Amino acid sequence: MIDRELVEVLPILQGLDATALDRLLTHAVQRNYAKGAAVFQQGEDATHFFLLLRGRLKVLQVTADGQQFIVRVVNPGDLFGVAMAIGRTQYPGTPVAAVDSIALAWPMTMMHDILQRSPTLAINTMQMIGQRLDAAHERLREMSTHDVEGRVAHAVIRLAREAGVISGAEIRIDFPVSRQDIAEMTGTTLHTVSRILSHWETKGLVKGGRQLLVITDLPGLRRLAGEEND
Amino acid sequence: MIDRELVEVLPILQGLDATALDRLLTHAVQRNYAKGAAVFQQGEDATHFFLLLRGRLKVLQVTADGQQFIVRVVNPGDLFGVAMAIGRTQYPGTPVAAVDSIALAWPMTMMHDILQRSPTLAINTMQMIGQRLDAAHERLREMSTHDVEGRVAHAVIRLAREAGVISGAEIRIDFPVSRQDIAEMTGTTLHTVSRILSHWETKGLVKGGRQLLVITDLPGLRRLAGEEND
DNA sequence: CGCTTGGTTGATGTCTGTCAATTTTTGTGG
DNA sequence: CCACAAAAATTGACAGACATCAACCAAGCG
Repeated sequence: MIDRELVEVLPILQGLDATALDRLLTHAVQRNYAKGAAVFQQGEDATHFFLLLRGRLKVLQVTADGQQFIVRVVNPGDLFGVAMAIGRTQYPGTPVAAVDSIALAWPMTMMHDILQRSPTLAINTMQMIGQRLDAAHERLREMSTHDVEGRVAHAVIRLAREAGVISGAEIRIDFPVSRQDIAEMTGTTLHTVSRILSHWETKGLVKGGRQLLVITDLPGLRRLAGEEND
Repeated sequence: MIDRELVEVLPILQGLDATALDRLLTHAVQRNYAKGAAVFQQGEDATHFFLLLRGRLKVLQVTADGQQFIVRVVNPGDLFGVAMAIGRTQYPGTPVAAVDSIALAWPMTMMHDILQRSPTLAINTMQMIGQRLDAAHERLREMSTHDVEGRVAHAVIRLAREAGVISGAEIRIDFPVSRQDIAEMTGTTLHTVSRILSHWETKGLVKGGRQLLVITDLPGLRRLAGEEND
């Protein structure tokens, strides 16, 4: 059975009445994904949409010539695989479990009905997509105007905000992140990322390790990213 | 009075019944924008949302340190300024008329009601935002994996698709596009764009001119962009 | 305890941003 | 209608950031 308390607090489902929530949950199927497993493959027919309950996913896209890049990180509470919401019948990317993960799945055929019946849910979903659009534009602006170091700084700050666990003065990224991963988020190579992080470590901004990233001076990073706010 | 025939064919309004369309149109105000005029300013409170009827807009964003970049081009039939759809109260960018343009405007307060009352319209709007998200991801992937020449090729191909007028074997971009504009779409400088276009001209791929761009060999460009499809 | 995966660091080449000078086009006011 | 100014584009020289190539080290894991 699905943990109702866990689900009903999610922002995406706010404004939904009890019966509608019940109907939604009775149709959900819970699925587990071991670290490294793909929930579905880019290009597959979009048969289901998902809600991440626990864990962390990296959404990858592969270009025609085989290059890979990371579209975004899926955090607990996030919807993913909502191909219909962008008017597609195939999944645009491949979500891979960065740690053991648990998700709820619904048949995509339900999505249209759900949205038709609940304008509130439709608006929530729209705004969620809109926020992703905003984030994508922010990244585009960065890639247009900042050098690699600035982009890596932004990527690390984003990771800290989305998946950071505070312990004392430090913030640890809560899932395994390799240099390669950061490179694929910022459009550079793992070599350059490694050099930058090494340099930062000598300046006391971050601490590194194998698939480990700890921020020790967030304000310093922000200054380096070129934006005092954020 | 607003030209009803012009509006009712728009994809974004499909599935809307006649009375709903009427109610919508009675609340719309038509506005004209001379070439170079801004419809609104980035950061302003989002009081209205818009539908472009005629003309062409460039949506600009300015970074904290004053650098500019072009988020997208608004074509006739496109909604813009739908800040509410992304859960914002301020406009994220500045739309500037590239040519004399005409738009319909509605008060933003109407948006929530409209979407609440018409699930179809809510879904349409959601899918429109979703398509923009898809396009943004495509651009991100490009900026991560392609060199400048490839990105410029993609940008030109997109312009041809969105705003291209076919005359014989040639495709002319239907509004003034400067080298600077293309640079701001692809995250490079006008100098590099100029060099690339000059080079392409010698290869017979495009023809240039002051704020003018004509594609003479689209298949050749596609090959150069690295994707046979698209 | 070896193998695999991830990380570090150096050497080198090149793409492309920066600086600079010049030309071409357009628009405007006398 | 011409002259002049402003805007856009072109092209060259140069430097620097970063990708590529390469070698080596560290840490999990079976």
